[in-house]
Amino acid sequence: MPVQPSRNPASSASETPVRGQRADARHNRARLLQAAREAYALNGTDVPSSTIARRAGVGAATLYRHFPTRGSLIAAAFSEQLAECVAALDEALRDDDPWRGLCSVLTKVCRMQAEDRGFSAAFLEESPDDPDLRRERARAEAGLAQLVQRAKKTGQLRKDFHPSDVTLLLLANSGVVRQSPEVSLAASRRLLAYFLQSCRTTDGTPPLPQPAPLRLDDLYGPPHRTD
Amino acid sequence: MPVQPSRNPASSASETPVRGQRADARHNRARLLQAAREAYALNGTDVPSSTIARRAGVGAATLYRHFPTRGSLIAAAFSEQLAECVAALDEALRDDDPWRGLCSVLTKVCRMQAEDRGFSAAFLEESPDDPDLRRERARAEAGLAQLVQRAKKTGQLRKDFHPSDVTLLLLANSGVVRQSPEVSLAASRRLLAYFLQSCRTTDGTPPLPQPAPLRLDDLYGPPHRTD
DNA sequence: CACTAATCGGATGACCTCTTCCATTTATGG
DNA sequence: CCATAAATGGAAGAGGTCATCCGATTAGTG
Repeated sequence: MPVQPSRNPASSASETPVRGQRADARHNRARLLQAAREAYALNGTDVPSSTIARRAGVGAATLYRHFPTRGSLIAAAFSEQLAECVAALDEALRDDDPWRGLCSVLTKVCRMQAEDRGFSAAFLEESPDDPDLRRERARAEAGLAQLVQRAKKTGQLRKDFHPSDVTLLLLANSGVVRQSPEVSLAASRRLLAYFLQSCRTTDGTPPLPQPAPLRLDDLYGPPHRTD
Repeated sequence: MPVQPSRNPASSASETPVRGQRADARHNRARLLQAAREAYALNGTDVPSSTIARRAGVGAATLYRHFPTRGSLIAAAFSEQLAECVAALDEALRDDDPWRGLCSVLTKVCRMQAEDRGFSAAFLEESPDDPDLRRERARAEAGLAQLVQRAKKTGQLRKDFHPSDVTLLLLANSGVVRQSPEVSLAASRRLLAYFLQSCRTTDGTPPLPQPAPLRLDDLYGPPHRTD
């Protein structure tokens, strides 16, 4: 009898963690994911698949059998980090102090973007139509809206803050992730500090311009292209 | 006798505006530049050269004779906009109110990035070693430093503002330029408003974290790549 | 130990973009 | 209107990535 399917409840469509595979297949899969994460972290996700395979010490066919498309490899490589983000949001929602929760989740995600260039890229590239991801995004959006509303209610967050401003911050933060991790980290921290300082309630600050109509979905690829 | 060389003083190395070319060559050059600007504005600079040529109604060879490399086309297409930026800085330096000058130059450049996705990309991609551009960048850096110092002196700009924070803003702003021009513009405006609000002098604001060691040169490509 | 089916890896094909080549066309001056 | 050199456009070469195929190998089982 093969290994029991292990009832993994968090098994997303993009990740097919372990099944009744042969031991070497499982092993190679893990090596591929690790090689992908390492390569992506340095220079973003535009790394040739052949490079990933070579670094993992396997052939191209092995890579494509485990991850049929380039996108599925990227999704699998960063599913842990995505889960971390979701967890950070859940934790923030459990915090008694909504402002502290908001700060901590934004700090966490910004740091993750700055430390891992691939994560930042994956965050922006990932397939907009994966149903699992769509659901997660919708949940995150709802959670953020709730957090924002609570922080306004306690008077710590300015009243004209809009949930889309979180998306705005994440997009802006992705822009500063272009140098070495050290520089990116310093830049990201400083950007976040500027941002949070403006979001915090202050008296007599002039009103902000209209919120940009950004949804979390807008993080994903430019739906633009009018040619 | 051929047309006099016209003593164009602002003739950068990257632009070879007009010389004793044949009339049709001049014409095609102009069509190419216009096609490039239009294509780049929509979706950034990663547009196949063949597309530019087709839209300009010329063959590939014509494109490559006028602009030997992909980069030279990009540089030529955006040299006007770069000059606009320099002019905006000069004007800001002439303003009696340094804070107003700083705001106006930042507003202008952010708007240009938001309105033209290609400009934003070109701003970040452009060859880091073109001597003309290096000189311009050095000059811009000096001008900005002066403007920043003056605005601090009048007490309008917070004392721990660092000139590299301008680079930080431009990088962050480039991150929000991913949607249609309308959305980008709204997002960019809002980001700038948040940023300026934090930069403005306020009492009792906690100090910012260390400035990121960003130079204007860092706008150009990731010098990272450790593989 | 031997058998079988899953797995592997390098070669290969399809595709795309950048750039060059060359026979043909066209502008320009006399 | 003609001669000539400049300019043109499409075809073709070079290089690189994605994805697939297939003979060889190896893990797992009795």
